[in-house]
Amino acid sequence: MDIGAPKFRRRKADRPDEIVKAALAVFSEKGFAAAKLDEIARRAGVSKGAVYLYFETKEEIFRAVVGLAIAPNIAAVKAMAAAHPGPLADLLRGVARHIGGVIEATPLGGVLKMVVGEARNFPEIARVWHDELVSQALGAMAGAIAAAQARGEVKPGDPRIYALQLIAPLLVAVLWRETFVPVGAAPFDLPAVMSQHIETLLCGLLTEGARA
Amino acid sequence: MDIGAPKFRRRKADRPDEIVKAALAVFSEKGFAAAKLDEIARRAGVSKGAVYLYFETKEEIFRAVVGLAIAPNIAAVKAMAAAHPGPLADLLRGVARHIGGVIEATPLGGVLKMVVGEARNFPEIARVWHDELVSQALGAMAGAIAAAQARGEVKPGDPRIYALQLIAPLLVAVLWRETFVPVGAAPFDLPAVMSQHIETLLCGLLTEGARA
Amino acid sequence: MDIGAPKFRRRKADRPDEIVKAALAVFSEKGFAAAKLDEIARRAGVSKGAVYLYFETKEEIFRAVVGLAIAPNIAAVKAMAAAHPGPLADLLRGVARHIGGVIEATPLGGVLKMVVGEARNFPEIARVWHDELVSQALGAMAGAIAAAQARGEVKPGDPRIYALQLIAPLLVAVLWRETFVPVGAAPFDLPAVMSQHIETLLCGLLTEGARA
Amino acid sequence: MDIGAPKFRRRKADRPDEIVKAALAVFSEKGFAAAKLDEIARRAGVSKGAVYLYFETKEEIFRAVVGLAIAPNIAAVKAMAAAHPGPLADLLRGVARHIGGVIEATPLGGVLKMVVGEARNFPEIARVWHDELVSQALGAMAGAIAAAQARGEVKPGDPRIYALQLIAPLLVAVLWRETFVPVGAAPFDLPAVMSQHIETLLCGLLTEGARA
DNA sequence: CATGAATGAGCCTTCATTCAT
DNA sequence: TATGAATGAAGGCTCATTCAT
Repeated sequence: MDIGAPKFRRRKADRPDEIVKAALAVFSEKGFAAAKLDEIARRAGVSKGAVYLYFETKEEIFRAVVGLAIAPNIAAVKAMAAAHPGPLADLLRGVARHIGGVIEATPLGGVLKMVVGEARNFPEIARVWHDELVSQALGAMAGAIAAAQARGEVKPGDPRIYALQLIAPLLVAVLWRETFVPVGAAPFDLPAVMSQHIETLLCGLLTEGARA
Repeated sequence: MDIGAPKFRRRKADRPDEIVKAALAVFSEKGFAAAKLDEIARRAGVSKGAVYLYFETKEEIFRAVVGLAIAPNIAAVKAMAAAHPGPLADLLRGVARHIGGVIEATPLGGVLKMVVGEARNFPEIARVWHDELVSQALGAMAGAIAAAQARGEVKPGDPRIYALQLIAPLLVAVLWRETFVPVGAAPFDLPAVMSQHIETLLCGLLTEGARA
Repeated sequence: MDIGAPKFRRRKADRPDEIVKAALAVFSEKGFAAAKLDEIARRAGVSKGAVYLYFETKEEIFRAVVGLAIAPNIAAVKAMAAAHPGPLADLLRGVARHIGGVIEATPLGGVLKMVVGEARNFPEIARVWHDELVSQALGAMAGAIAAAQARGEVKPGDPRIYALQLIAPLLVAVLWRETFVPVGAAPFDLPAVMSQHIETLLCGLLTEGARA
Repeated sequence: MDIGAPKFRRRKADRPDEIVKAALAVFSEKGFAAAKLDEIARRAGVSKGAVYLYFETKEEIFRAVVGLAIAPNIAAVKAMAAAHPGPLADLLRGVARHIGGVIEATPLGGVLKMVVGEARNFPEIARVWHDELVSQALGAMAGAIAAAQARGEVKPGDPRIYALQLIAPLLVAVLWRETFVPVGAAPFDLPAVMSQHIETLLCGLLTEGARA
């Protein structure tokens, strides 16, 4: 019935990436347990058996998917941690723009959903995400805010909570997009959310002296 | 043939509730697909067969769990929607305190995680949550904010985004608790988050005239 | 199409035995790897799933099958080891008759084939069989023969080899039955083999003085 | 464009033999079903695909392995069948020495294990082994023994059982080596077994007149 | 009503076999 | 010829669901 595409494509080097990409989509849609290898293989354009040429188990694919989203972001966090000592407002605007850009352009939103959803089933994954990425980023931002407090730029208050306040709307907007937009909810415009949020928050965050 | 003390048997009318409660815990930990009926039954203190006396399928239990968390909150949302026209600051502080209390005292956090995680597998659930609860609450808050803007109390800006900004840190703090605290992350103190956030945000939200 | 036997039989206590019995037959015919759980279940008269109510894995079933054949024979070996100090000829005739009877009446032949065939795949099983059964039995017989040598009843020679000589024809006859009889070979009559062998061997084994 | 020294490539004519040799080792260790073509190919030093240039299926390899061990032994059996009519003792000693030598020097022991283990899965193989080798050898020996009985050299008794008695210890010693020695059992010295056995057995076998 | 043994469809994983290169 | 990536049927195992008791 089906004249068929060529059966063999012989592209060993490309396969793992294709599979991980397909797996990301399926895991992010279905969650780990409900994701079927058949579907991952089909979306990657290979047979079920081929997946096992590159990954030992379904779990290993999952780890690869989650890990793939960590590595490229660690550098960004480090850069942020070593940020220039200029006025906090500039730093926060820069960070927000960067994070917003990453979340818009990459599948980080889906991965985030996976990490949250499977944290109890794969605690090490949650741990790695926390230790290597989330906690680092939060700590770096809290550190910058604490430094600004020491300079008299920022009002008293828990700097870690300030950091949380700063990124929370972005994360929620992403989860909103993943969760409710597909069933008809009005989407949030991420850049608009971020800029309105930053300006509002800064206004309440900065001391009068710092509002140059 | 008196066999002694009467066995203490919970009334059958309580069973469905106990099952739903147990199911909530298991679904919230494992997600829908990875949750096992064996475990739900065990935690509810009944046999696996008994579960099927009250629910037709695993999916129905899931719907009951999610639905159970919606009903009691709808009233609160309606009350909020009909809120008194006093100064916005008072309203927001009240709302925040209420939501914070609910999230601390009820398993709403776990249900939220479930809804987010299973939205693609159960779109109608996401739809119900959105239409009956989340969107209502967001709309009510946005309405109150828009009204305050009309009164000149609040600066210009998208009121729906303002509403998002307002509740986002709370939601993220809850997901943080569910996701990263079990693997060793420092928890956030929810009341502290909420009060610091409200005060910071109000400061940037209100016009100078409204900061009496 | 099928009016069908009753689906549920509710005989928890009987099941493991029935399954092990069916598994013995299938493993002994096919070997471990070629045996299919479907067939074991079918022959046991249960569904595939039911097997897993009583055994964790296929391997565990295999171990149960092999183990089942060890236990009841250990006692016999111990009895032999503590044998009466009468003339060796009587002892050997008794032992031979006993072993012959066991091999005729029990599936020991099939288990033996399994142990030999899977020794490399399941070394612990081979080890248990050796340590607990085969080596004990051989040692006990060798001991009895050595004692008889000390009494001047038996000619010089390695008593362990004498023991091997004694039982070998029986074992080979059993393997013959399992291997070649099903494809048309003439069977050996086990009792005849054993009695002719014992008499022949004793004649060459005993010293002239002992041939009363 | 001289790339240097010529690659040392085994001639293609040798390949089938190398594959069969590797297959013999793997089949003998694992049994037919548990043997993997990957491993056979690797041990033969060829790719998995190359195996299929010489053999159609795994089964065909198996048949080749088993067949290979038959052919060279058939001649020996024929020679034995046509044996000189000298004293039986000499003949038996010669036969035993010959068989012992073959079993020590060739992998016949492993093949024997395979034939026994897979007889039910491959009845034709068992049949061929029986018809062409085992039954012939046994018949030849039984014939020689019957002739000796006719000459008054050997006591009455079933000559086929006498033949079985004669070779059984050797076979069992081989299976012992394959099965229990790898898990720590004390090995049997095959020549010692054979010579002690022959002398013991002859003593009980021969009539007084023949014990010159 | 309640139990839990039993069922069987479904999924992950393996591996003999194929075929483009 | 030779390779080894790719295939897909098959098998071990799980678990939602059923039903005799």
